[in-house]
Amino acid sequence: MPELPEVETTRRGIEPHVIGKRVQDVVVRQGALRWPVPAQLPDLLRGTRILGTARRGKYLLLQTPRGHLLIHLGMSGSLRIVSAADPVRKHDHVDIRLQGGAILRFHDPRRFGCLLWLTEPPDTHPLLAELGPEPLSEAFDAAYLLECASGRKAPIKQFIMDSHIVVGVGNIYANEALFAAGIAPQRAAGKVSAARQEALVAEIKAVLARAIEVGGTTLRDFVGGDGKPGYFAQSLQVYGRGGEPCVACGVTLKEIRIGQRSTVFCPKCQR
DNA sequence: AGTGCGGCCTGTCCGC
DNA sequence: TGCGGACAGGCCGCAC
Repeated sequence: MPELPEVETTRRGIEPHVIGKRVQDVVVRQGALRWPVPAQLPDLLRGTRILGTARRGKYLLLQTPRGHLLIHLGMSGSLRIVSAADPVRKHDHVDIRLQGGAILRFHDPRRFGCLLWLTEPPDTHPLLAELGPEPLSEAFDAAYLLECASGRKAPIKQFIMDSHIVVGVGNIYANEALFAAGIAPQRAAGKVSAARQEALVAEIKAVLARAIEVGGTTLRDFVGGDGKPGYFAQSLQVYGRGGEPCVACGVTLKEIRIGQRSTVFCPKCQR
């Protein structure tokens, strides 16, 4: 499940290998992703040069003079640099072959990811235009969250996972940040005190920044490695620990479902 | 406008 | 041991 830190780690991992490179060819083995891979994608990319990479939320962008390739890794996607000698495995859906022999390979067993071609400025594309601020930017602060949350009845956990409010807070980090901020996940967003919202903003930033740092240490794995995500390396306080004791107080962690998502919290530490 | 939920997929795990 | 079924999950897009 690539969350924002893993997407950023992926971006940093592939960038030095793709920047300035010309696309030799594109091979689409399986185009039925969340949305169909544009049939013209090989023609659109062939011969063009990749100018750079960018990330918006969990979306990756490859910039070219002709347009942008928008990539989402969905739940099970990965993007790695391989060589022509690397055998094609099951679920290796798209290869972008670059000048010099390197291949940018998109792998996604569940096919919740996507590759789309944008000719308009990315910020104006429907998938990106309505997104909230980046969690690690200054635009995401306590005053902003407080204003957004005012009067909202949705559970705070669902609220911070809403990409229109803030991007990149997936289920794992929502659980972790709420625990760290001492907020019960089912509490209505509008009923979380200003002080706790401030703590929540700080914890979201902290947990994401820490995971990106950890991801950075696994960057070498992006070339020829297995592409294992770095963020699993970080110890999780609540996620996946339902029924086990709270690391802070020892009370049994509760597991419930909020918005069809598994939610773990400490009934004593989180109010 | 805000909220709730169905659907897309396949690997993994559980119980029989 | 093999097999079917439940489950996991990001996020769009629709219905209310």
